[in-house]
Amino acid sequence: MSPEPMRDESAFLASYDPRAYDPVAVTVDVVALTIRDGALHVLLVRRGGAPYEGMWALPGGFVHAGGRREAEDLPDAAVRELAEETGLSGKDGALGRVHLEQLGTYGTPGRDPRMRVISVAYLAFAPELPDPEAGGDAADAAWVPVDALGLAESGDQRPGTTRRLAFDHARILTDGLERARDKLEYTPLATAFCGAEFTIPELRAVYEAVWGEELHAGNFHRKVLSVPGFVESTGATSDKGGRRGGPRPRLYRAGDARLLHPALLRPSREEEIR
Amino acid sequence: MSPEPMRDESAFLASYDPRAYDPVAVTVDVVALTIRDGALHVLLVRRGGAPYEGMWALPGGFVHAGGRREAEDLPDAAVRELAEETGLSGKDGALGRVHLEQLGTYGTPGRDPRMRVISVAYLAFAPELPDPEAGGDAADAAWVPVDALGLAESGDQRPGTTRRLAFDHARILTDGLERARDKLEYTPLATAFCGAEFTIPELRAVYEAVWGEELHAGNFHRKVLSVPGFVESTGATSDKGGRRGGPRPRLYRAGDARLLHPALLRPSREEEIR
DNA sequence: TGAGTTCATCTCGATATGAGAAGAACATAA
DNA sequence: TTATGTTCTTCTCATATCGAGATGAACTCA
Repeated sequence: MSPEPMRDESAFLASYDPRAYDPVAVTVDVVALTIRDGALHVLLVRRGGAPYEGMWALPGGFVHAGGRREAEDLPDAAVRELAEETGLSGKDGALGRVHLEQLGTYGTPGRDPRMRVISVAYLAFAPELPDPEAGGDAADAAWVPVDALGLAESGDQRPGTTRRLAFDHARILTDGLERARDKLEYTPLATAFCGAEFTIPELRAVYEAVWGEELHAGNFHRKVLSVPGFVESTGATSDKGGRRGGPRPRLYRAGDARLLHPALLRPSREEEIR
Repeated sequence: MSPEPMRDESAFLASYDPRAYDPVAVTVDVVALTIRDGALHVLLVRRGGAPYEGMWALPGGFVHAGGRREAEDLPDAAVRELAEETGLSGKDGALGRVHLEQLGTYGTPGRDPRMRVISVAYLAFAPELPDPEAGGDAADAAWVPVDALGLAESGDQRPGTTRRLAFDHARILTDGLERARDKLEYTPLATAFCGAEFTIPELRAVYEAVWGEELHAGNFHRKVLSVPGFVESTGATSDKGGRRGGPRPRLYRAGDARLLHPALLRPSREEEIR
């Protein structure tokens, strides 16, 4: 059950006093990922005010809970914050084709020095998007290569990293990356990083960027085509060859599968098993 | 980032006024699963007050946010609610061996008729536990067979189901069951439903209860023993044969693997793929 | 004692995987 | 234009895994 039970609903509403409750704030934070120049990038904003002023953080902010403003659902808040703080337009615009899913909720006491804050984190997969423009409370906004953030497996950032992340956002980002790596194995979400039409080598580049390791081109090709519903051929062929030569690859679009069966397991997970 | 930035932290704290913020409540709800008599059961409590008085619901309640009471972390709140509302003792007692993980957060406006409530759901896997005793706000508490709740894939309950769940708890439970089914494929968490020592047929019964289908005993046996770190032999043998005959099965305990590789894929997922 | 059940292991064909090879198509530099 | 190197795509082949069925021994219950 949810809040404490009352003898009668109208009695509760009449006696309602927000000060009687522990003050809590609910926010959304978004881990937005994309591929740029063959490398995995995350969308970050630079904080325009205290605390952590000047540091980089995940885009996010308050959920409109319904007091003064109209109540909004959590995924709507995630899209709104993404749009507000980056200048990217919402569902109908550049953010129309992004995949959005809930990542997890972070509420450890003290994670925000001001008050008790419960943050619902969302994970977004986007095809290559334009550079963001700072808006809302952000002093700056940019796509940042994930490798440049020096993230350790523990969720901490390694010493010497220039861009330190505010709050516990390094942990949230680490969790988001792990989720993304897993999702690529069992779901066709790698196609969410590509345009409407893409080639198998492009798709392979997505896997290599997210997993951080090179794949066997021949086996990858065979595998992608053998999994039912992963991709479907457009019949067309790319009008250019590879960047450094090679024949013109064929074009595909995302299929109707929601799960990859069998899965595309990544190599060298031996270390992670125990 | 989290709450709206302030120019200065002390200025913020001085000007702090809870009424200036949208009133939000944060709760935890727990989907606690176990196996009883070969069937998957979920822990439910009967509501002692409005709204949804008399209906069944997931155990849960307010997170102590830090106003009047000491601030508690979200997983601690989940364990506390589980203990309070069921009479089961906490980390050191009957709840000591349960696996607990975050399931997701539910915050759609209107999901609680009283006010805006954000509920962080947790998923618990437990070995066979004693019958719960109602406590806290609960009028009753019981392990209920999941099949008796008439859950559809949509998260709704089928008409004619006697035990209707309060709030959106049918959806939360449906999501929890789906998570449990997935987790059994890639992780050794099925052992969390067993005692410290168990037999391969017992483990198979867990998979059959959660997945709702019978497995090939021979292949299952081969598979469990071939996955590194899933189970390790105790050298001992059960002192009784099967319920309806058969030789005494050998005893095993959980191994040190965190991931099953290769995974134990469940049959007949064809329908779910698209 | 006999009938039926279950554990544990094995066999066999079908399928999936990793590693490598090869030919054709293309970009780039000489 | 030619030469060189890269890449796409399709093979091959040995190995590993999987589903389905069969078998014999061990056990419970009537």
